[in-house]
Amino acid sequence: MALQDSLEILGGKWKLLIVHYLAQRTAEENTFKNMQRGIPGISAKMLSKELKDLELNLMVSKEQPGLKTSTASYSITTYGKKVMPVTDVLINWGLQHRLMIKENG
Amino acid sequence: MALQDSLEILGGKWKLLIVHYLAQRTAEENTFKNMQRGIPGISAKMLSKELKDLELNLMVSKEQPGLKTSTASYSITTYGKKVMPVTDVLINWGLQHRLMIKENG
DNA sequence: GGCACTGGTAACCTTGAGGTTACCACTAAG
DNA sequence: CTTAGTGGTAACCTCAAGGTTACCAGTGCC
Repeated sequence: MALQDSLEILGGKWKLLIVHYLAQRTAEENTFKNMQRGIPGISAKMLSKELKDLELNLMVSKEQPGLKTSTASYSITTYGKKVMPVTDVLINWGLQHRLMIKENG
Repeated sequence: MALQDSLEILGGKWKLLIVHYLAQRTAEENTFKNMQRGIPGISAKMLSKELKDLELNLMVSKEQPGLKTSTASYSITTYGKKVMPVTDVLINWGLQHRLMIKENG
């Protein structure tokens, strides 16, 4: 079932958050430390691991223009942009749900 | 952030699968054992637990017409139907991703 | 009575996602 | 030289999600 596939690939605490973060900024902004600061709560280990997973799945690409490691940056690929409907719909749902809790609360 | 909220509430291995399952059938079909058989891999424990979570979040309702426990069944609520866009978009993405993997081989 | 089904629950165990700490190499600024 | 920043990695630990097994009560059939 396709739903199960998607949940396996995009599941977990961080992947969608990372993709969404990258989708909103330019490559130059997306340095490792910037991302770490911009995604509250994520550890270097998880960020590193998830970025590798996302690279493997062709959703994120890493650029390192020179030899300096300190110039590395990340950006979302064209293919990666295809998960944006997923994050969008989840964000909408989250907002709706918050409202509903308030009204009902 | 709304995205994090959504991931917390809908996250995990089973919730979206259950909601999607329920959304496709009538209440009468949705007995506990039927669901267990229809959602491959789920255990009674998880099904029971997740159904309770979903009831708490007002997405699923349990009906038990008589006193007999054996007549219990589950159905998705109007509110629960609002997560259908999420499952739909994930299913589409999953199908696309499968295609892309094949092409890219 | 005995067997099979239903709707579950309680107790226990395993596994891996995720967190924490420490560490490395390189660059730039003071 | 020292301090602070960058981009990470390795090793270890924890905890909860999820799985497994056993069990219970009720209904129906033969």
